[in-house]
Amino acid sequence: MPGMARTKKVFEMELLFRALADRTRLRLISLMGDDELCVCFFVEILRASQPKISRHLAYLRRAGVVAARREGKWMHYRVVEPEDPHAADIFREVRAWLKEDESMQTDRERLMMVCCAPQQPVQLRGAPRPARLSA
Amino acid sequence: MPGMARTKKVFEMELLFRALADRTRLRLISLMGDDELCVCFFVEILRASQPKISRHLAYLRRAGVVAARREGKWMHYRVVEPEDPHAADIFREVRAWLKEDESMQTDRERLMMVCCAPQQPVQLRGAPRPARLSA
DNA sequence: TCAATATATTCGCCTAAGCGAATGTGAAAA
DNA sequence: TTTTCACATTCGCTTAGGCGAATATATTGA
Repeated sequence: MPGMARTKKVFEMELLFRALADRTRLRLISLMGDDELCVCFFVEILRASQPKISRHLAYLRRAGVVAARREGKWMHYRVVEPEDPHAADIFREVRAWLKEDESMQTDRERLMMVCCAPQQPVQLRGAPRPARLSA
Repeated sequence: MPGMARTKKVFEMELLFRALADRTRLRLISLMGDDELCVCFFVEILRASQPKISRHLAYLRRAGVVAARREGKWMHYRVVEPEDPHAADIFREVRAWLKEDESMQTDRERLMMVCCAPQQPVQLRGAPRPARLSA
C-alpha cells in the first residue's frame, strides 16, 4: 500500500526531530562523536543521574539514532546514520552544528580530561575508555 | 554573560526541532514553499479545522520559523530562514527533504489545482491567491 | 452602527514525555 | 551461590502540547 509508505516517511521525520528536540539528548549525541562511549562516562560528564541518562539513551535507541553494544557489565553507545539519505544529510548537519557549539565543546573537553587523566574518578575505575581518546 | 549565550544557542536548536517534530507543521512549511500563503489555503488543502491550522501557525511563529503579514482580513504566512548559519543549513535540508516527499508533493499538487482552477471552492472566493501560482 | 468574514485564542480533555526515587536485571566477582 | 556492579525500567508526579468546541478579535462591507 503506497499510502502507508508515505505516512511512514513523514513519521520517521517526526521521530528524528523529536529525538533531537531535547538538550540532554543533543549532549549525548555530541559526546559520542564518531566513537563508542560507555554509559558511565555520560553520567560523569553530564553530571546527571544514571536513570536519566539511561532513559534518554533508550529514547535515542527507539528513534533509531543510536545503537548499543554490551561488553560484560558495560554498555557502549554509538551514533547510527539514518538510512534515508535526506535524514542522513540532516543528521550530519546537526552533528556539525553540535561540533561548533561552545557548550558542546565544553562537554567534549571534559570528556578528554577525564579519559586522559592519570587517575580516573571513583565512579570510573575500571570502566572501558573510549577507543580514540585513550590512545 | 557567555554562559547565557551558550545555553541560548542550544535552546534555539531544541526550539527548531520541536517545531519540526509535527506532521501538520511539516505540511504547513512544505505548502509555503518559497511564497507567502493565505491561511484559508492551508485550511482548504490540509482539510483541517481553522483553529487547528491557526494554532500550528502560531507555534511556528513563536519558534521563529515563519512570519506573518496582514492584508485586510487575510493573513499571509511565509517561511523565515534562521539567523544562525548552521540552523539555516539544516532548515534548507529539511525543506529539500520535504520537496522530495511524496505526501508533501501531493499537498502541493492539490494547492496548484485549487489555485489554478477557473472556479474557486466556496471557502476561497475572494481569497488572495499566492503570487507565483496565480500567474 | 451592525453584521459578516477571516483569523486567533481559550477551555477542557487527553497523551507524550521529563524528572527523581525506587526497584529490577544481567554479568562478573567473591 | 550470594553479592556487587553497571545499567535498565517502573512509578508517581508534573508540564508541554495535541485536539475539538466554543468564543474572542480585527477588518470590511452594508
